[in-house]
Amino acid sequence: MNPFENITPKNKEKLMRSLEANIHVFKKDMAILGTARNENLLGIIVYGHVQIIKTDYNGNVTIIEKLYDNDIFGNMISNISNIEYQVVTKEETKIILIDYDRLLTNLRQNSSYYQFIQNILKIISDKVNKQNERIELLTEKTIRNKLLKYFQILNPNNITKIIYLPFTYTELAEYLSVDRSALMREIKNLRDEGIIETKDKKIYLKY
Amino acid sequence: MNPFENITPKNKEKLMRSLEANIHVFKKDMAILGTARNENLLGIIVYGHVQIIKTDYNGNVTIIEKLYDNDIFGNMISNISNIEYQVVTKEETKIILIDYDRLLTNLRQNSSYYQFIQNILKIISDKVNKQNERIELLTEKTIRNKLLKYFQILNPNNITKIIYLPFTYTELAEYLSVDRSALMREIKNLRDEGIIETKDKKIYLKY
DNA sequence: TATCGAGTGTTGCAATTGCAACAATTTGAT
DNA sequence: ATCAAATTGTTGCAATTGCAACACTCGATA
Repeated sequence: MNPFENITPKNKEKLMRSLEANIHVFKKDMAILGTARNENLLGIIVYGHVQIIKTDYNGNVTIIEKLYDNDIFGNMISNISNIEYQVVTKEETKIILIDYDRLLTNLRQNSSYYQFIQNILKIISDKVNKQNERIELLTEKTIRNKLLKYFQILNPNNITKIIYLPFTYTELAEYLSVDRSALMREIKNLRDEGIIETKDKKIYLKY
Repeated sequence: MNPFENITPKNKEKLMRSLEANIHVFKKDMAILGTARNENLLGIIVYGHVQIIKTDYNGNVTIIEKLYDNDIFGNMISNISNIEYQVVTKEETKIILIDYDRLLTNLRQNSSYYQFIQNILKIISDKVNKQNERIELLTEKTIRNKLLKYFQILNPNNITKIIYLPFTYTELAEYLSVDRSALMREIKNLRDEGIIETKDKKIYLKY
């Protein structure tokens, strides 16, 4: 969802000015939020791709999140409460940076202001939902159960019998945190047992 | 964190009146948000214990979240975007219910209003962080790695060598989504290899 | 058109895990 | 102080999974 949903371009300009937003285009492999850590910033990705990464004291790097167009991040909003976290661009990325305190104590509100706050809240709550979904999958104990639950999530009320994977199988394995070859094997098992049929990224549920 | 942090009791009263908040005490095993689904509600738990559960079309029940004092939930805020979700009290629970649209279009703001919105945002972003933490653990492939990462999270910069488990081992196994006996076995292995020592819920890191 | 990289598909094997079952210990309520 | 319930601790065994290695397909691009 676009953080400026239901806000006209003109009002968006006005809003950005009143919030003293900074707009930057970062080249690939730049660290953002690296310096001004005492500021609380809200970042909005206009276009591009950034990763939130974490480096522990041993130097091991973990990718916490991958963010794309319209995603938001920031000390208060997402996962950068901590100095160990870094925000790094993985391609040219345009970012809007807003001082968080200013956002919440903006005195000269116009109607766009409420819409904006509402949008931000909506985006974060969507994120919570997405995360809950993934946790649901990750807590399943077998690859088979992960897959079946994943199909269920893509097809909540068992309405259609066809599922279009929004991932490559490689990405799906990463998302479910299982070995890719083990994932392929389990898909094969489901196919052999007549539980599903597959054609490229289409999956036909036979149950 | 308390959603009314930095708001005086008096201002809290005023705020609640201006937001037309409903305050209820629910008995154990009551379903909240079960009826008025077209309303977007924000719920704040004053005291008690509720679970967000999901029932699929087969009747299987999954516990999505367990919420306690000061936790918030709601259609927009957390995970109840969907009819399949239910909010059920597991003991006597006092809840504040606020109409979400009213919250975001509150025209007669006082200073508490901003503080309140800010607190809500803070609480949700803390939730996002907590979830990211758990996802980090769940994506580890072995029980050993889950444990070591968990110790790292409890002891971010390897400052102290003593960790106090905030869980029982049974709860920890559930949190990491592994079999309890397998967890105990792995802790024993770590102990046998001299990597940790344990005494009740204290764990001494020997590395 | 040739080549490269990414993704798909498959398999053997060893390691890890879940499950079941049980005993021992601790905790909390009366 | 006593009893029931919850938690901890342990083990054998079977099932599942990760890992490594390899072949194959497809699309982009030099």
